[in-house]
Amino acid sequence: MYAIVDCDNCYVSCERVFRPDLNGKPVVVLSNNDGCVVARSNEAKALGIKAGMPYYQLRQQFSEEQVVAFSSNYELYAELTGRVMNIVKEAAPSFYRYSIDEAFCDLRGMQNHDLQQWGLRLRENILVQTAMPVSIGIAPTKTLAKTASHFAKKYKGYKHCCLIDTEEKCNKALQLIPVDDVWGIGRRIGESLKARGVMTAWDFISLPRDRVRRMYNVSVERTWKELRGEDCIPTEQPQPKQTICTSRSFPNNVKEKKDLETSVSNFAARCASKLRGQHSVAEEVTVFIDTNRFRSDLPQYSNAYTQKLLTADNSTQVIVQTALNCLNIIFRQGYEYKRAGVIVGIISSADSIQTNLFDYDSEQYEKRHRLDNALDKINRLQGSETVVLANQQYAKDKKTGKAMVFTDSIRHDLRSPNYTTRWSDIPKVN
DNA sequence: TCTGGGGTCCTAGGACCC
DNA sequence: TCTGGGGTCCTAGGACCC
Repeated sequence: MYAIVDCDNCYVSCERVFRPDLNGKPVVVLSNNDGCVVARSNEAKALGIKAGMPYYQLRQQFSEEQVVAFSSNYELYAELTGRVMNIVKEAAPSFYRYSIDEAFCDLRGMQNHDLQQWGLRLRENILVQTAMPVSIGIAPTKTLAKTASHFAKKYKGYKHCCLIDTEEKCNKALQLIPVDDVWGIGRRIGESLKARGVMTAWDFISLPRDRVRRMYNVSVERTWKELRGEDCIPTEQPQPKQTICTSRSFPNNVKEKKDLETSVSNFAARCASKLRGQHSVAEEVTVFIDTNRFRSDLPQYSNAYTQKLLTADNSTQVIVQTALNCLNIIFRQGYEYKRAGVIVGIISSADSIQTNLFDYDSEQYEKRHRLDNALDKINRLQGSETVVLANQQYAKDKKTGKAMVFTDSIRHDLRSPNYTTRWSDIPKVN
């Protein structure tokens, strides 16, 4: 059996941990730059607020209906979900973190346990120790466990823990869940199935297997098998990433090449740092830039360029320099840019670098490596972006006169304090 | 005026090989 | 008038996930 443990409305719940006055009230969390709604409390969902809706279109409604909005605060969410995950890890024989707010547990060896009780106790423990509400689905396959968690969230009677352990319960669940709510069936295939009259998961598994395979692909076929109780999605231990991307939308349109260079330098430096974080090197660097696709009144341009490195690398200097070369090739004057990003690819372990016959200078390589290590250490101990390359800094902040760094350049007017990680953030209480 | 940021896997088609 | 048959590798695009 597998269990999926999933934080309810994760980001909203994180905000509520330190704002219990907001329990029972409509709350949303916004994307970077306070752009779109990315998380909603149940009360916000009930008001018809959809995920992905732009904030500026909702302002009026929010003030009328007293919806509380937060800018996203990933430092806080990472910290709180980490605490939840530690408790899950202790409670299960084997544990695999699937995303920021979800973990799968393999319950092999717990045949003699009352799994319903196990789940209810785990939820209670997490709630008491972290104030984070979770839902738990338990079933013979991961897809069925996801289905169970759908019911655990939806119906109060389950008390946030739903166990599917008999054929009867399974059939009932499959008959009740709409096919496009099944894990692995997205919008496109959901629409296509519904157009064929396949409305529920039960309808879906009633289709012949080879027909599913022919109409779609092996992934959809695997979902079909999983829903019929065949365990076929392997539990992967987290692998090093094959591509690493850092990209942002800008709060305002960017026209000047110099400003774009600053941003791209920051994205590239982030990518290099993420590479070092997973002990990897990359062989290629891609830069992309886009104008604002919503502004049909402005000329549109988007482009990307990929440059290969002669020797795989993870040094900030090398990745930044390569990214700036790429930007130089695709940049066109006269457009208003809204988004840019850097992707590093062809990733391998930093332990076994294939050196290059022509340009490889081991002394320089070592020097850069030592410098990066030193910077990483300072930034780890003193806070990220304590020391950066000169060309990573934005112009001075008009109010404070201080040079702005990457994290300052994103709008987050409604950000909550980093209660758990920065003392200076915590509001004074009388 | 204001619309997010990451990832993975699969497949079809083209280029190339003999 | 007639013009083969088998592979592999790479890439772009589309689907999915959170």
